[in-house]
Amino acid sequence: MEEEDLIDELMGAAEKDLTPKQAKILQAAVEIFAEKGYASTSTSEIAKRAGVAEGTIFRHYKTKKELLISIVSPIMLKFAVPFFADKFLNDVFKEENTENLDQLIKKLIYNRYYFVKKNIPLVKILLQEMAFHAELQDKFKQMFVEKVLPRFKEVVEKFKVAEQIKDYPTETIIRLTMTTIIGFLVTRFLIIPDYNWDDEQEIEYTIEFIRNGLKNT
Amino acid sequence: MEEEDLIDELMGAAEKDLTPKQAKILQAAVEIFAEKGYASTSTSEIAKRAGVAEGTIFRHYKTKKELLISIVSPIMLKFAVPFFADKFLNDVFKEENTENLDQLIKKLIYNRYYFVKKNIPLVKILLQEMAFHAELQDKFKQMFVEKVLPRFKEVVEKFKVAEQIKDYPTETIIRLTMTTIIGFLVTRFLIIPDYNWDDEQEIEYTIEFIRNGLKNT
DNA sequence: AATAAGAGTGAGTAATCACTCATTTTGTGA
DNA sequence: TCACAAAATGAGTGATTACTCACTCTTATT
Repeated sequence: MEEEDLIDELMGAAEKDLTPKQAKILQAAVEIFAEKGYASTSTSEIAKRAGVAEGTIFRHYKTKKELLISIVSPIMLKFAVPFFADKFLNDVFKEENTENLDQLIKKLIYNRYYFVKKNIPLVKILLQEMAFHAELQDKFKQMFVEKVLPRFKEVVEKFKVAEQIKDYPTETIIRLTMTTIIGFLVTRFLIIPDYNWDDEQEIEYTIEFIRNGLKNT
Repeated sequence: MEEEDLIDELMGAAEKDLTPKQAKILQAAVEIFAEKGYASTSTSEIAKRAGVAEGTIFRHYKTKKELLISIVSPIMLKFAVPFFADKFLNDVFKEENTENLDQLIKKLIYNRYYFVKKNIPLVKILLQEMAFHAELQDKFKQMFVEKVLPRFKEVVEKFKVAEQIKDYPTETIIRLTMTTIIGFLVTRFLIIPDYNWDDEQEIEYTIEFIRNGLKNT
């Protein structure tokens, strides 16, 4: 519950002073983009669902693409935040504590679990549209390489030195860990969200799977 | 090398008697769909790249969507095939051999590795468009539940009974295994294809990760 | 109450969309 | 060589697209 809701934040008149109509536009755009994709969403449809004239959209956003970017960009920042803002994670990084690998993975999973759970439509848009918009790819790559990867490498190497995990290449360990976590979240929230999930149990299994998969023997 | 190239097969005048122009259309459509997505691809652009009049497309495919389906459908079949056609996999299923878990995973990974490697554009289209076309989702779900899942369950339970792997729920084991393999392939071929991959080595690590992650202790 | 500025409007625009169809071209068997 | 059917054509269709702009409305300050 530490993270705020992105949609709220995206529209909150507190941060940037959005007019009520502008907020409605963002809300409608997020909904429809997630439903049918950016390319097959028309500005007239967004206007209709937002209860706004079509011209109002273009008063606030020069192009349809600018509207997309203004929706997707904040997500990417939020995606990076926990890696340099979360208290616990920073503790693990800073302290010479190499005992709580389980705790770290657990924290990481739950962290991302709540993030995705609260922002399913936005995550959906991010995943879908990254494939086709080079600018989004570049933005994401830059953020990942600068903010996320270095921190990740730090921890992994610490645990490697402490001989808690296997001596795989650091990149490989990161890849295996991330795909397992992301794989769970994508399966849980995007592919089979209607399955009767026992989330706590499933996360427990996933943590064990990662820990044993990487455990030094 | 046991699998044929899907694009070739899709267009091969051998199987279905496609006109040369029709083959060109399919080829062009696959290229552009993969590049910019189905929704932002115009039939005029397909016709232009195929060196064909726009009307020719609609002689062979009633609608643009029918063209998409005729491209995506064969892939889904091919995706299911190895689970009931591959010799080795069937051997593992039938024999009372519960020793070669490693071999099974290895076979599975390499199998899917070559499949994706040969059909990157098609896989890209499949992943991208499934999100927005319910018919494709249904087709895929049906195929998966009927052809893939039962076989998968068989093996997992066999290995569980033989106490080779942990007593997690069968669905959980399948999920963890598949997301790890798919995660590798997506990372390898779609997200960071330009990375200097040592495929054999990386696959070796991935196999170990899965085996240790599931190993009964 | 007057004024100014930004917010909101919606009819209008040229471009592009998927798709049609009357006509021409091509390949094939007699 | 002819005839015929299938293949291919491309100008033409109405609908829809993202976006513009001259105008009106709202709100806050004086």
